[in-house]
Amino acid sequence: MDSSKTRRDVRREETYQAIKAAAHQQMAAGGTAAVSLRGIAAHMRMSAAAIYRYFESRDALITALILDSFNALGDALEQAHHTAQGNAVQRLIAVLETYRAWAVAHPIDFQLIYGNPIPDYHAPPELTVPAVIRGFVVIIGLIEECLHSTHYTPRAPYAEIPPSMRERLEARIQQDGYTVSPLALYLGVVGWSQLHGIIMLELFNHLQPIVGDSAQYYTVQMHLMLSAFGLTMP
Amino acid sequence: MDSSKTRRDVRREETYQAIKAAAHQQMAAGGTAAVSLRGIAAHMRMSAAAIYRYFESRDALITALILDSFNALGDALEQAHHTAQGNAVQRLIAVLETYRAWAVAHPIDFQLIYGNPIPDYHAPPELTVPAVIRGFVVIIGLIEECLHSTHYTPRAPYAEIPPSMRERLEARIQQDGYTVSPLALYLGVVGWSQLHGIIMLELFNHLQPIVGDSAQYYTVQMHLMLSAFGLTMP
DNA sequence: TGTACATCAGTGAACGCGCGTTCACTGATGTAC
DNA sequence: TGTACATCAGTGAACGCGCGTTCACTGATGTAC
Repeated sequence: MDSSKTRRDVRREETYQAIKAAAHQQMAAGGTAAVSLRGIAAHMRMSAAAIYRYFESRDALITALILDSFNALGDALEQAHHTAQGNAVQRLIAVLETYRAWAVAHPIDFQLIYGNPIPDYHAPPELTVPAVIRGFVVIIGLIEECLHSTHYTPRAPYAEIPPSMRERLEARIQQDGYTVSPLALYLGVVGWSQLHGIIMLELFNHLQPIVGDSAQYYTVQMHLMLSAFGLTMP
Repeated sequence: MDSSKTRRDVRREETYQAIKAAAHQQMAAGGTAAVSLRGIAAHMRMSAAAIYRYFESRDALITALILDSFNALGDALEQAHHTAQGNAVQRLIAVLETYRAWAVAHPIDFQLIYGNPIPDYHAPPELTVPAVIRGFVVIIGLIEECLHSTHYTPRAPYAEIPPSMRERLEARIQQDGYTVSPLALYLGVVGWSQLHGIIMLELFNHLQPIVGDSAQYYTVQMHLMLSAFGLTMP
């Protein structure tokens, strides 16, 4: 009944984390596809077989890394949400800045979430599909808040949802049990897809040759987008 | 002095293309990282060593595939440009639709251009950097044309370049010798990064669960964007 | 047109390598009395 | 606190595999006279 950890438990947890850290390091060096159990084992000065005490297989390791990434992004956004000061729009801006900052600071994790799938690895879909949503929920929640604030004045063409999409979005909200309006979800998707493009191009260095300071470019475009949505900038 | 091809030359060219096709097939099956000379050889019922008659190394093969992808995208955009009917705005729309259509029809090629780098492969940078630009030039050329047409009425906030970016863009134009105005380049980058996000999310199936028909979503968002730029829709 | 020679596409074996995974094992840590 | 036993982290060898690349070779195709 004692919840105290034995030395063994502590060490086990340490090793478990160390394996993931080593795997992450491999990815940082050679891309998300470059995970190898033998490589990790060598780096940790243990036998490759030992890793099977911690992960059932290479796939299980990768799944754990992907889930960690999802959670880290979710955590970062939620923390930004709670830390942010000011009115709803200012807080939304803070969270969206965090989104990019996190992607740039953790390119490997961002790729695990949004990049090419890893060859020969197939994620259990029941785990990752809801995980994509988690960070997203923070953002659309904040957008919803903005829409109810005094800083929102509906502005064409983003004052309403394109008719072709309305039904689908409403269904999605019902199905997933979001507590947001369809318009907030719509603006969330629009914003997400716009900003995603900037981040992806930045991550692979396609944007910098043209715009130079991509952080600034992101900030400027984000502000333009939000004011197009009808949100008054502070 | 005869420019006629011998049987040997013809067969060589066929085999050269067949190797690339087989490599492409491998990528389609297992992602861009899944190219293996032995695998290709097996698929072609030849020995792995024979491939070295055609490519100096695995890296050289991949470089050829990447260049092919760049050229294919460039060709597709240029052909769309020449085929398109109507005024400048209509033609720009046609080209931008082609951009997405090509990406969706050739996801592997699109990933070779814009996706994760391939592990252990390093592209010779002098080849790929200008190649990214080629397709882009078609688009900014058309935007320039739009700006000079009667279908353009400057519209805030896209009527002018954010001051922080102006200098950089002008330098870029000078340096690369583009024959477009800084504003066209700016709108090109903005449009590119926005649409890129949609395409990337669609390619990895992140968008469809929310918006359903992603082709339609793309079309709608593209039209909204262009009219925000001040271009009159037909 | 026929012959001698040069070219070169393709072969098959070999190299050294790293991979994921399994298995019977050892020895340190933890538990029950 | 001390002892007997159970747990389990980690080992080391082995499995069968596929990889990129090299090398000396064969034999078909092309060229020059």
